[in-house]
Amino acid sequence: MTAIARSDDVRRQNRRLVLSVLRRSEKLSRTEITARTGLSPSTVSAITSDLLSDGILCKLRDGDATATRRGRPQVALGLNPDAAAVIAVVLSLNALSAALIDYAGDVIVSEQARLDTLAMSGEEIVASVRAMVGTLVDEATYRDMHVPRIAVAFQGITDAGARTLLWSPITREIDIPLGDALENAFGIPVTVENDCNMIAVALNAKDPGHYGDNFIAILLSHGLGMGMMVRGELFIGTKSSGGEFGHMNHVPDGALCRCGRRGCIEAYAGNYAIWRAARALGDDTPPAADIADADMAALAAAARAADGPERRAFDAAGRAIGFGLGSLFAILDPAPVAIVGQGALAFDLIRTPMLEALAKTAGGQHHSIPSFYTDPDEMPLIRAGCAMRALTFVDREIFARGAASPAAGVGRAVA
Amino acid sequence: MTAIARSDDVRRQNRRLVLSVLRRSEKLSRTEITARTGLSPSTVSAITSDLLSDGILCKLRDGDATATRRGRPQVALGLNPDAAAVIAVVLSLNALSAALIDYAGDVIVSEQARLDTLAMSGEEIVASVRAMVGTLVDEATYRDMHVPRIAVAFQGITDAGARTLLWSPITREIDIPLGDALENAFGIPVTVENDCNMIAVALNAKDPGHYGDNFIAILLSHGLGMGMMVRGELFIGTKSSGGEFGHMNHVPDGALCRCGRRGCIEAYAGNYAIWRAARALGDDTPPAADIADADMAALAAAARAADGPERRAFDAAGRAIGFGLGSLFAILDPAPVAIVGQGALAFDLIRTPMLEALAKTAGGQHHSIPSFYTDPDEMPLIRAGCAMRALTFVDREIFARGAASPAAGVGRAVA
DNA sequence: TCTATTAATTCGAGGCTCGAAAAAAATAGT
DNA sequence: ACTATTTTTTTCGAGCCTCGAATTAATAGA
Repeated sequence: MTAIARSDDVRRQNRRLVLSVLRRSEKLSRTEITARTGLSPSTVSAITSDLLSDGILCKLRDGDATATRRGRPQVALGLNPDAAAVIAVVLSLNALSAALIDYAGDVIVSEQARLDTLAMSGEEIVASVRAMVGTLVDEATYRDMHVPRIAVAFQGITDAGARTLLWSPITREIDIPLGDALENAFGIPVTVENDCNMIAVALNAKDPGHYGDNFIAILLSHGLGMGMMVRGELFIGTKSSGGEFGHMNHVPDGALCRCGRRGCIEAYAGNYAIWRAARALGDDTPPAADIADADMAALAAAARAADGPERRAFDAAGRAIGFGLGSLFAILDPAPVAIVGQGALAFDLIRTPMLEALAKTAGGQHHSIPSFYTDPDEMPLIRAGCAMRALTFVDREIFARGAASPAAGVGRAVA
Repeated sequence: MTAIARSDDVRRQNRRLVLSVLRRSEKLSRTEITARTGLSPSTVSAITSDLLSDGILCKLRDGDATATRRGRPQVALGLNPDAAAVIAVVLSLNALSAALIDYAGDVIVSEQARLDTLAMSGEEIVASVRAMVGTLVDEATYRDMHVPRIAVAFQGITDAGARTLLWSPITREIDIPLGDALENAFGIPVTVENDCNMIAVALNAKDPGHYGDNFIAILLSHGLGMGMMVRGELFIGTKSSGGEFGHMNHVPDGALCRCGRRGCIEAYAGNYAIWRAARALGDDTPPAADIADADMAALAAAARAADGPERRAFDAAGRAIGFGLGSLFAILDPAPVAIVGQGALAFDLIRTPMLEALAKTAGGQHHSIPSFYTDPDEMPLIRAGCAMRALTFVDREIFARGAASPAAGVGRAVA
């Protein structure tokens, strides 16, 4: 975009740069920051001294391997844990969890609750979230920490401004104004995020070697979810959180999907779809509400043991995912794929039919087949991604702009 | 992305801004530039006087309605046609065309040639393009115009750097290094672009009201093509030119596609697919080489006249496009769609089955159905988009950076 | 204690934008 | 014909910012 640029935008941008290298590597001397950013030593000196007096950075005294060198020792700088705190909330089927996280990224306190989301009204869900967040806000107040951001992750679709839960399989209600509700209650800016997008953020932060500027994270559980990084940016559609991979069409007028339509990929590859196919219940059978992990594991074991309806069910799931990836790759080009969630435990069953289907599509035509990685445990990733999302917002949008006394409310300012 | 920012990046960015508002509206006074950019009058004065002495802008004397006002009259500034020229090349099935275009966007000379691309080797194609471009380069030299950029549009896929024609239906050869060949021959930077992306660029430039920050352009002809603007940027995949809408999967293991795979959308909605379905030739019939526009028009007339195989063929095409758009919308969210090319003449036949199919997908679920616009003539759009692409490159990457004497080779510098 | 070595800061040069004031170039009124 | 008015454009100084070079700081080894 062509936007106007002012003199001080330069400083803002370079503060961002410094904060982003520090967020990636926890502890860095000014010399190392100079090397990693490409800024001149004088500029790094100016920026870090600003950030130190704003209380955003702190000096870390460490008797490390530094002492063995000759000249003036480097002083390690790091993100000041007390500079701020964020609250990361994960709302999932029948469960709610939230954590207060300091600016360095460490969890201070976390809360969990079980709740019957399907039976609750939108207002009840909002009230539950508000109550749990309230506890954490109180905790932050007690510890004298400023909370400039809250991020909420859930399975489903948000609006363009990441403020409203438009639709989610965890509730029958639509258009729940979660962002506005929390913002009104606590006066803290809130974003509402798709869980798979947060998985992508977490993978990118954790392992940029495998999950770098371009990759796709697919969550296999009761339904399907997807988060993508495209050219270094979290991919969001033109309007909402986008990325409804599970509801791309696989078979026109095909199997009944949880969304009410027919032939979606999820209607073949979601747990409920594998279950009903393995039990030979027919494509029109309404999706089961939830299927225990142990039952899915038993299905997988049966599929591994002998050829039969179970194996064919996993075959169909693999085919659906393979054709879907093929269509996705036709638009976006192939990229590494992370298979996350409980379904990754059956990836051995899914892999071959998936690759066979993928090879039948144009996605495999002009390019090499991408790598696949699996990780069965999605909740830690969602939590970590959600926290990271909130923290990088603070880095970029709050602490990067020097003016307007960002130190207000900051714990102690290191002078 | 977090990149380093220097002091003079500010000026570069603001020069871009000034050039971009001038490119949009041909003739603007400094006061109007001030209003449209948001820059201060002093900054606009400084930037425009630089651009004038660089020969990039020129003063336009016009005895317009300006004379009726009271104070000092505004002096209209415009892009100096003589500041540079670009060459836009369109390579299509059996035809090659190219034009020399001045910096203000007007065609100076254009060349056309018919060539049997399917029968030619990659080297022969490169030689033909090189010869035609050579003529235009000579013309530019004769007119003492500097040519800082060449853009080539074709139907098919390019590599990440937009330098190589990886695959195209107009030739059997793959990996044709068109960009490097031209760059070596003339020493001018070249990009190789997908034709539908250029259609999107042209629509966006021509009518930003309808085709703004988010829209999809679909070309219906022998095959299918797509170009998209997403969040104000031309959408390109992670690696190549991306956007192979026609090769998303519609029916697993379905009809034979020109690409050799089965079940692609194109295998139902391309001209050859409609033709073979209307003639009841069966899904396995290899695609016809080319089908005359008149024959397609006759098919459409037959379909309009009576229910029969022709109408069912157009129905199937509409369904394929509808399901494909549904899958696309699942990932990107719904956006306005422009249907371009000869197939748009049969849009009345395609529209209803397309909308019915779209309504069966998740793409229509949480959002309103987007608008559709049609335009049967694609070649002028491809040419205009290609020229615009080259010109905005010059605006942004060459003339925006003040240093390195950009005026070298410029016709006359208006002092 | 002195010296070599590495880290971090300071200072002046040179860019940039902006606001206020000044200059420029017309028309309207007497 | 001449002045006042109005509108556009330029000029000038203040205030940011980055950078390179010189300077100061802090340590290990001799």
